[in-house]
Amino acid sequence: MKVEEKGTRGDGNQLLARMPAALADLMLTHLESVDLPQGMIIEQPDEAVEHVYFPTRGVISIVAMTPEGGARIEAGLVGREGMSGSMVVLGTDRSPHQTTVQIGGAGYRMETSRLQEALQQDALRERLLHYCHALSIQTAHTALANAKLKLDARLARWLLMCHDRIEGDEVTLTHDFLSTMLGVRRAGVTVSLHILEGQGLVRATRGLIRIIDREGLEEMVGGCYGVPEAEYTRLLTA
Amino acid sequence: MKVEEKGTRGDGNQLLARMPAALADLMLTHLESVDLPQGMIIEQPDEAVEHVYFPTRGVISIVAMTPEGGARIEAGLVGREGMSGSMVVLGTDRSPHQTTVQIGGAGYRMETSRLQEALQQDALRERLLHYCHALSIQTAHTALANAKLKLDARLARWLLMCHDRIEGDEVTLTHDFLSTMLGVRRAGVTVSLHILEGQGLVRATRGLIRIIDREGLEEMVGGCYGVPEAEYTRLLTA
DNA sequence: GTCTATTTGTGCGAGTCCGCACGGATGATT
DNA sequence: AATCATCCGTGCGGACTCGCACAAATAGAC
Repeated sequence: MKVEEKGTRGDGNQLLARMPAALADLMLTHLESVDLPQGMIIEQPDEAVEHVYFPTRGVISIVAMTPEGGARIEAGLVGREGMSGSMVVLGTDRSPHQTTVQIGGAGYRMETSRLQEALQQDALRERLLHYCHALSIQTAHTALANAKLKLDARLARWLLMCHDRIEGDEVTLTHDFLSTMLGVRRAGVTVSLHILEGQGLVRATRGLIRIIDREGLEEMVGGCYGVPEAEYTRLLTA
Repeated sequence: MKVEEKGTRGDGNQLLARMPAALADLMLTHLESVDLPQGMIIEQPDEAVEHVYFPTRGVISIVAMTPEGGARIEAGLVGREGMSGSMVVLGTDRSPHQTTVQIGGAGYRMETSRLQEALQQDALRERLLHYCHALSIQTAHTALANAKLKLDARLARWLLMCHDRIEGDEVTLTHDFLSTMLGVRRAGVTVSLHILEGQGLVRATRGLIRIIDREGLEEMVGGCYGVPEAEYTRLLTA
C-alpha cells in the first residue's frame, strides 16, 4: 500500500511533482524552500493563514480542538503527498483547527494570495480539490477509528499513516507526543507500544519507533486502514 | 445557536435560499422536488452518484465504513442547511462513504452532471466549497467527540446537531438507529438517554425524543459543540 | 381484543482505559 | 563524574462501555 515517491523534478512533494508540467511551472515561480522544524506552528485557529506548505520531508498534523483547547486530537496527517492550508483551496483563509509540524523536515511554501490567484487555473483547482476530498475521507476514517478501535489498533493505524509519509522506517516521536495526537494517556501509548513490540511489529527505543512488520500492522488495524489511502491513489496518482 | 430558517423563496433549503437571486435561479431550473423517506439510500460507497440532494426537511447521514461494512459510524449530518454529494463539488462523483436518510423529510435534487455544469459559475462554486469546508470541520469535531467524550455527551451533541436541522423539538428515531450512528450498543443509548432525562434535558418515549432544555444539552457537551456551527455561520450566513 | 413484531428497560461479568503516582532509565550539560 | 531534564516503565483503584441475554412495554395488524 505504501506509495513510493516518483517526483519528476526531484522536489519530493507528490502533489506538486505529479502535476502536468505547465501547472508545476506556474506553482514553482511562487514557491519558496523552507525548513519545517518539529513543533513549528503553521496555522493557528481562526487566524488568517499567510502561507500554505507543501512538505517534502516530515509530517504535519491538523489538530481539531475545543475553543479553550481543553480537548485536542489529530484530525489530519499531511506529508509529502499533500499540503497544509486546504481551507484556502476551499475558499477561506482560516479554520478553527491548529496545524503544527509533528515530525521535522522541509518543504516549500507559497503565499496564500498567490495560491488564490493560481487556483483560477481550472486544472490546478481540480487537482487540489481532489486532495481536499481525500483529506476529508481521512478525517472521517479517523472518526471511525476513534470510535471503534482499541488503543493498540489506533496506534498501529497512526504508525502506518506516518510510515506512508516518511522516508525509511523510523519515526522519531515521544510517547507523550503520540498520546496527544491519539487523545489518550501517555502511559497508554507506552503499554500499547509494548504490545506491538511483543507481536514483532515495531521496535521502540527512547524517542524512536522503527516499523518492522508493515503488513502485520495493517492486519492489526483491520479494515480501518486503507480506505483514505485508496481514495488518494484513485484521484491523485496519475 | 440554533439558526432559524429565513428562505427568501420559501424553499426551505438554506444553502439555496441564501444565494444571490441570480444563482438561485440558475439552480432552480435544474431542481426537482423529491420525497426523502426514512431509510432511503442516497449514495453507495464507491458508486457514481446520480443526484445531489438539498433537503428542506429531514436529516441525511454520511456514514464512514470499512470496506466490508464491519464498522460503521456517522461522519456527517446534513439537513436543510446543506446538501448531499459534497464530493461532486470537490470534483469527483464517488466516495467510499454511504449516505442515507436518517429522518424522513423532503427536498430537492439535481442531476450530478447539471451541478457539474453549474459549478463553473464562480460564485456558486465558492459558496458550495464553503459548505464543504464547514462539513469537513463538522467531521473533524466528530472525530474529537468520539475520542474524548463520554457516551452521554456524545448523545447530547448528536441531539443538538439534529435539533439544529429540524423544525420543532421532536426527533423521531429509535435507540437502535442512534446506536449505529454513534457506534455504540443500543442498551448504552437507552441508559444515556435516561441520564439526559434525569437531568430534565429531554423527554423520551417509544421512537421519539423531545428536546426540552437545549442550553442544558450544550452545557453537557462542553466545548465539543458549536465550533462547526460557528464556521458554517461565518461563511454561509449572508 | 388478541396476537405479533418492534422497541425499550435492566442486569451481570469482563475488558479497556482513565487519573494519579512514583521509580528508573537515558541522554545532554557542565 | 555529577547533575539535571526528559522520557519511559509500572502499578492501583475506579469509571465506563462492552457483549450477551432476557423480560417488559408499546404499537400496529387481524
